[in-house]
Amino acid sequence: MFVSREASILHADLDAFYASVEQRDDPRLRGRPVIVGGGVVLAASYEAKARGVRSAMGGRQARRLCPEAIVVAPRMSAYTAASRAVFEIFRQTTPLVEGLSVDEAFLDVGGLRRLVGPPTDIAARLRREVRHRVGLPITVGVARTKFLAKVASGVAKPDGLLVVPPDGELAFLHPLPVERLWGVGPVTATKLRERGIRTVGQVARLGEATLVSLLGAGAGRHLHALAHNRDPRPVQVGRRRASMGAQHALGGQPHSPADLDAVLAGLVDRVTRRMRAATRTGRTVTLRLRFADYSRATRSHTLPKATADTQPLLAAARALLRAALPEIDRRGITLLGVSVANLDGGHVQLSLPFERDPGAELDAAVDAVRDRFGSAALTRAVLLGRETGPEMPRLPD
DNA sequence: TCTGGGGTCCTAGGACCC
DNA sequence: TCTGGGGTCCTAGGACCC
Repeated sequence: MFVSREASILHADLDAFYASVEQRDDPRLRGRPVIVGGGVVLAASYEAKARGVRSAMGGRQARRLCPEAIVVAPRMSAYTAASRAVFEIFRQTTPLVEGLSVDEAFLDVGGLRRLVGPPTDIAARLRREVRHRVGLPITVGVARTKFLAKVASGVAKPDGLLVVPPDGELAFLHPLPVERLWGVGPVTATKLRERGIRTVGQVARLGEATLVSLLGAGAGRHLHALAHNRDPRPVQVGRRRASMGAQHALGGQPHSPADLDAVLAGLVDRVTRRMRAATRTGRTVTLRLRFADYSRATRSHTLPKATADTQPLLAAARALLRAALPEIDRRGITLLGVSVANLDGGHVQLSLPFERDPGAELDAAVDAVRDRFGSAALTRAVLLGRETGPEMPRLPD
């Protein structure tokens, strides 16, 4: 795979996104600690973060840490609108945009040097544009790989720009704490720390076999590659979400089966509405449970055909819930969730006329799938006749 | 630190097929 | 009666991310 020798991948990440939108829209909030969300912190402004407030923290604890914080209710529609406006600027910068969430994306600006300028200038202009046109602070990391661009933006936050030049990659990366690596969370960090490993450089010196024995094959190889800054993944345009879900936290008190069924029906209704609005269908229904001790479990069922209709998905969810009732009775329940996966049947189908050479059409379809969804998405290619045509043999690839 | 709501990716075992 | 190698799909759990 071709890997650019130039740092031309941008990771753009809005700072304290929800809180920044609130500060933008209400001048009284500017320069002051702002917490979005009451029961639990959805976002905290940098003034609140400086006092130790973190997202996902309980509201009570957050107010204890920062009593003068201004707590505001979330305004999802405002955040969605701001996100759209920012992604519009991303796409005006380059067609090669891969969104990661509402507030961050990778941009590949490698081909733009002659037309527009070097990546550093593009990144600086992107930040100005977002500030002027949407009124929000955004941090951009620039590097040769996606992974390193993301690390760079994390280091540069808030409201910063950091370029990692190709000849300075390991010097930048190796002194950082392991927690900066994408994919290292509390569990992995603890395992490494127990071995006295605190920096990325120490991970790099460890050797792949050691990491694999410590963390398992997948995580070990992944971490070894990142510590040596090996990340060949290209920026992928047009990725679509693979599942949609809804969940609801329940209080500690007991819940009757009828209560739970009503909650479940509401959740399935929410999800299927969103699926229909997005014209997606799905086959696999997963029931998500959290018990009184906060341990979690999932139960899933796969339907023969993908659908966005409430009725079959609710029926499947109900059957899963019924089967789980004895366990819920025993252990207590504090959260109920439903998600639908295998969206659109888990397949991507491209319809192309094949009046010409079917083999060439198939090759074109395969390339299109690979471009949009990555080679991992490509498990099978089938050529269908216009009406009822037979399946063609599997691709050799 | 006593915890919301939305996601992603990986692993592993078992059923089933040729 | 005991037994291969290769594969897919489904289910469940776990770690991680914003």
